[in-house]
Amino acid sequence: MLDIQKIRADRAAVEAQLRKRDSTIDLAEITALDQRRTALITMVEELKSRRNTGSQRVGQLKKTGCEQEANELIEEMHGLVTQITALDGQLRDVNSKLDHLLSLLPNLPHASVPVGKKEDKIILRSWGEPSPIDAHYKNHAEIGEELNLLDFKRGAMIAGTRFPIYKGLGAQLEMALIQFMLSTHIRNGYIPIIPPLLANPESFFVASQLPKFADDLYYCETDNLFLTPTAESLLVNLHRSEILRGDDLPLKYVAYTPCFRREAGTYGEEERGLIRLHQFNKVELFKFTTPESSYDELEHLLVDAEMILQALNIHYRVALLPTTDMAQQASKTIDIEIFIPAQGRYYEVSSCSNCEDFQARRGAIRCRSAVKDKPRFVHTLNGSGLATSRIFAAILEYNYQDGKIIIPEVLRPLVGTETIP
RNA sequence: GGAGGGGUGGGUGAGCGGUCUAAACCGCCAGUUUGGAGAACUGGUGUACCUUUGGGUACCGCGGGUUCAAAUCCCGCCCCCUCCGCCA
Repeated sequence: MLDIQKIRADRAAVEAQLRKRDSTIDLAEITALDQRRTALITMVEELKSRRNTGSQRVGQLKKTGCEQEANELIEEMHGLVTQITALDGQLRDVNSKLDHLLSLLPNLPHASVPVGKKEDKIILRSWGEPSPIDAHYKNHAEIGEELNLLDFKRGAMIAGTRFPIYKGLGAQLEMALIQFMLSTHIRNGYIPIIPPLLANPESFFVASQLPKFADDLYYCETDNLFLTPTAESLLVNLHRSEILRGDDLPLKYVAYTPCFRREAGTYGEEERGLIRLHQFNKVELFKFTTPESSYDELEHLLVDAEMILQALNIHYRVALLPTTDMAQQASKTIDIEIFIPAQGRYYEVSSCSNCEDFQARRGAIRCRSAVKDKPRFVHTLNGSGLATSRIFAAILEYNYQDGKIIIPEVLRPLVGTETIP
């Protein structure tokens, strides 16, 4: 949610910033509603002030036994009350329209974010050796089925397409990845959290998944709960409506959760196997920070995520996303991508974002450095650390030799074997 | 799911239709005092919005309603506690 005061103060500047993300954005209606809102508040509060004074008079009169005068005053005040009721109704309408329109706007992009479309992203750096392009890599889905690590057919039977089953050493490898990531992040000072996997609409509103992106979510109508598409949506609500102590910041959390995404729409052949799923596993990093430190913390978050891939010895590159490719709540997003050889392209395994005060404003998450300071909105940051399924795929495709998979060294104690089979 | 009890400011907790500003205690902040600290004493101590200084409005779990007037009465919902039922 943007600060309405900011729009009020310099509408043209805000509009120009937002149009870098979506050229159709127009703040005219919001500005008009905001002015109407202020006018209504001024009027209705004046009337309420008079009503309150009158009500007190009535009380005094009744106490002193002036029944007659009291009744006359009550009679007089009926008109006032009618006006208040009418204006309150209008105010409510204006407020809900204004809130709705505001809730659809994206965050202001950070100055360092390139303006443009998907393909305008900037590759900041890469790590490790890119795979030789001419090599004949077997697709991870084939390898997984051949070695009895993955079962797509039975997954489809039980739930549907894009719900794979991990089996035997496949399940162990997946669990080892999760375990390795969790323990690494915990060692780096992140507090582990096991959150609910379903959450109410308010929570997804704070995350800014709702109202705009409801179609991506699985929904349990009977209970009015949504399945989480990412732990970000859950963790951001951890301190909803709180005023945090400045000394406690940054607060760093890590959570492993399955993630559920409807992925409505069709996807190409190249996204077979584990690349795009309705349910996948992800270790998520989340931070609550002061406004001053959030961009430094974003860099640290990114490094924390990168360390995992370095430990697994997987080549990756880091990309700064352009304005039109970021999630609504993000001010700046940096992706980590790994190369999937059989598909011949890079895929995102982590998306690290600074949402500044966008989510904090929605969730009234504030901080106060000193007792006398006014509360300020915190900045929230999130990043995968990391999503496992594409890494699982990469491990299979890179490390498959002579019918065997060589397990990365750091995972061996957790999987309990050096090779599969 | 059923029955009963309850949700009040940072904490404990009073108030249950009308002394504007929610009592009291604890905590916290400032001052006095002290060599310094503690204790004691004095004063202060929520958030948001509107506003021309001054001030005003709203908020006692959330949302409606009744009334000139609601923390207080009525309706719906959420959450917590106790018991019963079901269940890993």
